[in-house]
Amino acid sequence: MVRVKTVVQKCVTSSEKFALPDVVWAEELAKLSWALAHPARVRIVRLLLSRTSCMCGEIVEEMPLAQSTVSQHLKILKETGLVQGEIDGPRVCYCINKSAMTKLKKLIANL
Amino acid sequence: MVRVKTVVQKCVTSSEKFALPDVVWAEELAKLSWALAHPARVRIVRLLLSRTSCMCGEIVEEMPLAQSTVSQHLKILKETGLVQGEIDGPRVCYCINKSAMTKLKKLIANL
DNA sequence: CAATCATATCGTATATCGACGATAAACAAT
DNA sequence: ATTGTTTATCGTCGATATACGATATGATTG
Repeated sequence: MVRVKTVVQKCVTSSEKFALPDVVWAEELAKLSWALAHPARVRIVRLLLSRTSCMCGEIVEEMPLAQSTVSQHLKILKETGLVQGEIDGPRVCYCINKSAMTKLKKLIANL
Repeated sequence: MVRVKTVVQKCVTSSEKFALPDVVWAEELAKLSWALAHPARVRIVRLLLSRTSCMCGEIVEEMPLAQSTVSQHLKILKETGLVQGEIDGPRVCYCINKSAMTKLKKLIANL
């Protein structure tokens, strides 16, 4: 089932880069890409990037979607690590996870 | 249904950039991201990037998937424009569409 | 023309997505 | 405690993704 042929990539372009098996690498990028594979999630990410933080309710207001739907998208973004949510009283304050964002950008840039 | 609030973005960072409505922008990135939202497709793209071109059969050999499944992934990559296929006798020679690739990288980098 | 090779498409099964309304859960305030 | 506010979760439904084997298509070769 698992590819035996899989070997460490010789993709040493300059500095650190990835000494990860091709398959793992692909899965990581696929996961992060998938987080952005829906327009609503892209817009949420952009919205969060335009502010330092954002209450969940504000996000819902900006989107032409039901609150429950937005909540689901946020859940996905949290699961992939792109977004963090911090409970603040009865609300939740969402913000971008910068390191995950950086990772995504690197993975794409190094494609 | 469609967001009326949508307005042209003032995202003039340097050169051309996008004078596209937020929604359209999000859809473009979502589409391209979706193309990479599966490990098999990421690996296909990486494989094609590591060579200047690649016969379909070679791709199938590298993947732990049935030929028909690989063909479907290639179809998706073609539809999103990331990959081009050129018929070469009885085979098909696939290669990366550099401009689409550049576009994806820009969209991500400008996130 | 027949046979072969490479690739695409079809048909099908299963799983997951994406949307919604309804409801639950957590907290604040009265 | 009750009420109201905010967010998450549940249940459901239709649509789509993903995988495969079987079959069709298209080109080359004998």
